[in-house]
Amino acid sequence: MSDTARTILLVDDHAVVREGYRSMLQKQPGLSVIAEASDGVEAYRLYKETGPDLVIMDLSMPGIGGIEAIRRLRQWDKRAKILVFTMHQNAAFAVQAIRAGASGYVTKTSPPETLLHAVIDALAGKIAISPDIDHELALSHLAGERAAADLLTAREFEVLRMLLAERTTDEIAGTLHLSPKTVANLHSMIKDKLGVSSDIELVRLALRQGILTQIDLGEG
Amino acid sequence: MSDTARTILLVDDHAVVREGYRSMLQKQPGLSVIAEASDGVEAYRLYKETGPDLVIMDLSMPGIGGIEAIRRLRQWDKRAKILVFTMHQNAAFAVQAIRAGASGYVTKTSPPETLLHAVIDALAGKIAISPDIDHELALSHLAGERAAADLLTAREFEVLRMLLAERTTDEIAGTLHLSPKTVANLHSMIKDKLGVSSDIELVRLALRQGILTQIDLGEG
DNA sequence: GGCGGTGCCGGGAAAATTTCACGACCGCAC
DNA sequence: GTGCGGTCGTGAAATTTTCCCGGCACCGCC
Repeated sequence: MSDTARTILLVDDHAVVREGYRSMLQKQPGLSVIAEASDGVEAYRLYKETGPDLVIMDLSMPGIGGIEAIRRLRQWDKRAKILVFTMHQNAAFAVQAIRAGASGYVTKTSPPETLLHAVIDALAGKIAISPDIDHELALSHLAGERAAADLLTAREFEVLRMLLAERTTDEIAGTLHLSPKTVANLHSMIKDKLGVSSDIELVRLALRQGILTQIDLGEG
Repeated sequence: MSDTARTILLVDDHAVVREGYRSMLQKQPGLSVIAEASDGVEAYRLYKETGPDLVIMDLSMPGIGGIEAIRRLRQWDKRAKILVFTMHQNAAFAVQAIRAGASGYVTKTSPPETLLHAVIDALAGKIAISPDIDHELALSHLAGERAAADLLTAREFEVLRMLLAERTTDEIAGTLHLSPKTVANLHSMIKDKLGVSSDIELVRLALRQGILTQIDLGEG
């Protein structure tokens, strides 16, 4: 194992960030970056092509997001090791990523040592969570803010996503073949269950929990 | 000018990104990174200390944001050259940055050549805008989506910010010493002027325009 | 000074929405 | 079968939102 370097696939839509990884990783002996992808689809293709020992992946990317990309990679190779390295200092994202099959979750604000440590841990089969996210996780538990997805029924969650993404109550009713009245009732029930009183709080909660990402906002 | 390298100050809260800049810039002869800062305050201190020829600055940072940091730097040194390099592919941010005194605006998704080109342009005193933002600017004009700040009166804008940040109509009325009725009327007028019909759309618009940043969302 | 335009503040009533209580259906577990 | 939870819809009350109004102050202009 000392003669053959461990191979790494970088996935990030920002060229400068990939350059940063590369620069940091090549200082470490025994690691070799063999490929780079800038979105989920390319990552999937290059993974199949190169079969790296580890994938370092960002979450926010155009097209299919990082979470979905993790899911697909793990579906194709059950033993794929994927380390999430992202700017989102958000426990909800970390939980989603780990559930999808990530081997670790490190924020970009972390010092280089933390990343290198996480890379080594991940390669050794361990789960690596950066300290700030550990802290976040503890906090969100203490605050009693349960994940919306756990609290709501499937139907309610679907309506919630549509409320956030789509437009009026009537349009949602049409799409879901429901009475506008029922959609309004669901809307009310959702706010009740999530403990918010206004739509503005609802959107903020959704953003915190990663149900709505700021990337979705562009096309209104 | 060929014997003395042009000096650069890097400002970004992500260590890996600074590493990426450094790696990319050192390939270019005649450029020298002399300092790095991870937030606005540190950037200000280091600028005064080192007096670089150019600052490369991210926008989203803890503490004082990038826009405010630009403003302060320019206040201290009217001729400071500041190149914004950010993930936000958002025309509104670009406009704010340029107004604050930035010499250019490049997105992190841009290829390395674009960054280098922008650096050279900025050092030469030119304004550099990356093509995707140019496109965004054109689009937002075509779509007729005017900046909220221009459309609203001072009072309306204040209420808008409070609606986004604060809580109920009554609380805002208390803080501003207004009748709840007036706040409700303002709220209605704001939505009318901005051309949205629901609070959810309002929040989305605010996020697009950078009135509310996702960083503000943490503490609810 | 007189006169329009605009922003600011709030009232009142109509209109729309939200909330609440209720009933019914369905699938599922016990 | 019975109970339970999720789903869907209705209607009526309560609240909020919207619309229209008048009053006030300020400003530029003739």
